[in-house]
Amino acid sequence: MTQPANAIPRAYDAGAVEQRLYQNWWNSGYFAPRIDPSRETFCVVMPPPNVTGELHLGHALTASLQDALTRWHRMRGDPTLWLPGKDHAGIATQWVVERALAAEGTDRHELGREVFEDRVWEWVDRYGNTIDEQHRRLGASCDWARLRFTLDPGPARAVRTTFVNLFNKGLIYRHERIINWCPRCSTALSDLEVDYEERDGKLYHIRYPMADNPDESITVATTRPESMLGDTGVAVHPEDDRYHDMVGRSALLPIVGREIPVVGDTAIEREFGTGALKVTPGHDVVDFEIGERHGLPIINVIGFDGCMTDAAGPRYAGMERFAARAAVADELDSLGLLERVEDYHHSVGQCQRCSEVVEPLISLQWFLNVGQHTHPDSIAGRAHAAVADGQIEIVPERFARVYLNWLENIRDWCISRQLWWGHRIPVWYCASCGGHAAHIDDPAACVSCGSAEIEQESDVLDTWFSSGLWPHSTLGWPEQDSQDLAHFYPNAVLETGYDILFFWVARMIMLGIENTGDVPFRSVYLHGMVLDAEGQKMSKTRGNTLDPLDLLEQYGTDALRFALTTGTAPGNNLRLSNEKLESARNFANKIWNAARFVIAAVEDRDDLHGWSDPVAAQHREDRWIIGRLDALTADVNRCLAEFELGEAQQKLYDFVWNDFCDWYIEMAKVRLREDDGAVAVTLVHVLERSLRLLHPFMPFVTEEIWQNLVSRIPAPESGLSPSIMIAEYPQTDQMRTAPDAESEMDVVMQTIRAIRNIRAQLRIPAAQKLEAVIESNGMRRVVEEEREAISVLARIDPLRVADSESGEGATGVSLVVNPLVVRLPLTGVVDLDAEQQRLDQELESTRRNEARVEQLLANDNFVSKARPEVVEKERERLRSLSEQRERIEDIIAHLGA
RNA sequence: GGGCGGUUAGCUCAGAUGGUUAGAGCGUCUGCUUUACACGCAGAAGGCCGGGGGUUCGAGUCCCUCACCGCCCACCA
Repeated sequence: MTQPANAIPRAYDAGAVEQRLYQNWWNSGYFAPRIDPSRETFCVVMPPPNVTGELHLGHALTASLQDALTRWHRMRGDPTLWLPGKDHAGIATQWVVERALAAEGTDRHELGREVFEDRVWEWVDRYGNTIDEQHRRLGASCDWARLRFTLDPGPARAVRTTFVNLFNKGLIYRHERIINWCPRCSTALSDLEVDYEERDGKLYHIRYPMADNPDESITVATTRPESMLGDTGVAVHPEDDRYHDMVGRSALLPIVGREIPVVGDTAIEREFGTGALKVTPGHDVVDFEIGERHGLPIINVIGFDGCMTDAAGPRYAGMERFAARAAVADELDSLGLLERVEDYHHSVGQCQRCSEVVEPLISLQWFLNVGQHTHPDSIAGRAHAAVADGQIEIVPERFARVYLNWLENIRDWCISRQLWWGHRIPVWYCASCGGHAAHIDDPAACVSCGSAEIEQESDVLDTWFSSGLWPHSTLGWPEQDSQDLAHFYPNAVLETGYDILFFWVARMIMLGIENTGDVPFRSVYLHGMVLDAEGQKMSKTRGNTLDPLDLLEQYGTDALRFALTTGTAPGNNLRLSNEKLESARNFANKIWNAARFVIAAVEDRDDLHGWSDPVAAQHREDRWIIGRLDALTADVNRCLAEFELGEAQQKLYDFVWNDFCDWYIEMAKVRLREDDGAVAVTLVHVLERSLRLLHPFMPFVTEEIWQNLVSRIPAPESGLSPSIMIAEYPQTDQMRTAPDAESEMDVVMQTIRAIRNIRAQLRIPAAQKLEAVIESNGMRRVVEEEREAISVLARIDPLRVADSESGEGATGVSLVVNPLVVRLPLTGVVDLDAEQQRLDQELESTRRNEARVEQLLANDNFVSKARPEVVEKERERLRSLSEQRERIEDIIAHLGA
């Protein structure tokens, strides 16, 4: 059988249409914002994925949400920009390239800094575009012409400008301080880049003899005995009676033989261990602070390479730190000073990137002084106020408290990294005068003494320093006359996962306000993590990752997007399963087939001109579906405005599948036989509008259908957009609600359901038509007009309509759908007893309901305190239930007569 | 130690401003090649909305409390 050339295929083939449509959109320039001064702009920046990145489901989720918001605003006519970008990702990228070098048998030190940087750039040029292409396959409607990389000249200048400003204000400073050090990555880390994990370890109790009386001793507890080589004190709580007479004296540090003072410090918890703490200011953050308070010296016994230093003494120098741990414990044991060792479960800090155990070390680093949140002019203070005062709204709201709490306990941010890949800190040191200064542009000579012997700082900045500028550095800042900055800053919304609230969102707020004086965005929308079907976090080591590219090939991009964003609330984690994906794919297919039906039904008709505004569609079914459509339109717009995308999609799903496909289309089939022009117009109207409502969520299937549809029907007078992507998003300026149509349709649908139900109960074959009489009881016109629909959908033939209780058909089955009574003369199928029993049950449940409502209305409190419309609703309900009950009673009375 | 989230049908989850008889997907059971769709249609079963207390005429929804699960933060030697 041959099909016409323009026939629409039976099943939706996502793969075949997606690339073509995306290319069309791109070529048409739809992704670029259209500036309209009369409208508020909408701008969202893509969280820049790492250049080393491959698209994972987290990216797919982010992109789906951002694209939906972007498409919605674009269709509303707002000047809309979704700005894509990529992050150089210092540690991660350097790590990847270093691994490649290792495979070649070389390393970065052998190559030297410049050659190494060239190698990384080569790598970026070669593989760095992968994720852009993957975003395109997702249908991301971002403006690729504005693609930014954190190392691009613009963003780089923003980084330098920011640094220099903060440096000149004295807020960026260089200081020797204890920091988190990753011996494998060989760099300092910020507090945030350390992950704490519970591990099984040992707690060693070590006896330190007193210097002035070796018979006396003080026992300390530690999980890291190797660090004792660097001890410079012992601390106890000043009010601890056990140690009262020891404070002020000295202990003799075993192995080393150093005299170290016993000090009193309130940071000590008396209940922990022995109540005495060995103080190692060089290798522990708390100890460092205690040391500062008591003027204890700092001794570094562990080096940057994770091995013991010369200061650890000849026996241990050069020994790897964990080997030294065992060796020190052994030596202490042999000295009889290791009192006991117990199993101990505690948390250990490890490098976020490589999982190496982090070593706290004293090191000269650059810090950003963010100040205290209580200081209104400090960086932290202003970032705090922005959220506390509501200039920035966080969705869901609960994360606002998390954010504020973090800022309330924030410490200075260590921003320097001992890496080669990144923004090199723009500070130059003068070999001649010893001074240093920060510069936006590379200086030729020392600003103080004019010497040309200057050298740039070798450290680079924390990657998050540059991504923290993203909402403005991508828009032209610090250029004063940047149009983009004027139009799109502040961004409307920042959408990302809650896991980088501190890393990224908080930094953007701090630095955005610092640089521009204005918040970087009005709203923050945080999504949850994508988990596997068992609720486990996806990870490569666990082997439970799903590749979004596989999924979109298998189910279609729209289905993947729909599955990722439906049935989930903001900030909540979501489990992705094959069932969910299948359900979404089925929905796409359902839309496709509904459209095939509509298109086939209306093709070649010449009476479709009013489809975009079907005023002639006055049949109750038309008014009903159009009313539902308007209610849906209002709901979807409201949900989108509140970032409830999952709910919006749920409502769309319900409307399309249930209201439109299951009821309206099925009823339309009947009217099409009678060549009712209004039904064709309404079919087109509802389908076309539904497609537009759905487009932000399922861009491909809706565009493909829409093009198929509009090419076969007359263009409306208002003109037709060339793409659904820039067609107007449906609004509800005038709601076409139809309460009478709604209630009448309710009775009709319930009647059909009741008949279908009894047919199934009585196991009457679907093919068998039943005859029936419907007593219309005041709804004659409705029943007459819906006679064919009821007849076809409930398989009734012939269907007669009577005015009121006629007593006809008293044998058989009587269904009461108030005010209607359906009489099915099923003599022989159902006997009198069975029918009596069924009616008794009906009566019983109706009475129960009636009694409950009666009771409610008898309650004076309810009647006087509930809103009038609620009371009226209950009154109406009681009336209806009473009628229903009376009708059933009447039928029972005449039963068998 | 502090904070947050979850607890709703067999499973996974929705339930805006408190208001009928609490919803969906998947699964289960019964029927259907009804020419848009078997990625489908029709029908059905299945819930003291974690326990307890409170506010209210009315609570899945608001307050208190307990339990279990999960997450985040913190300088738990």
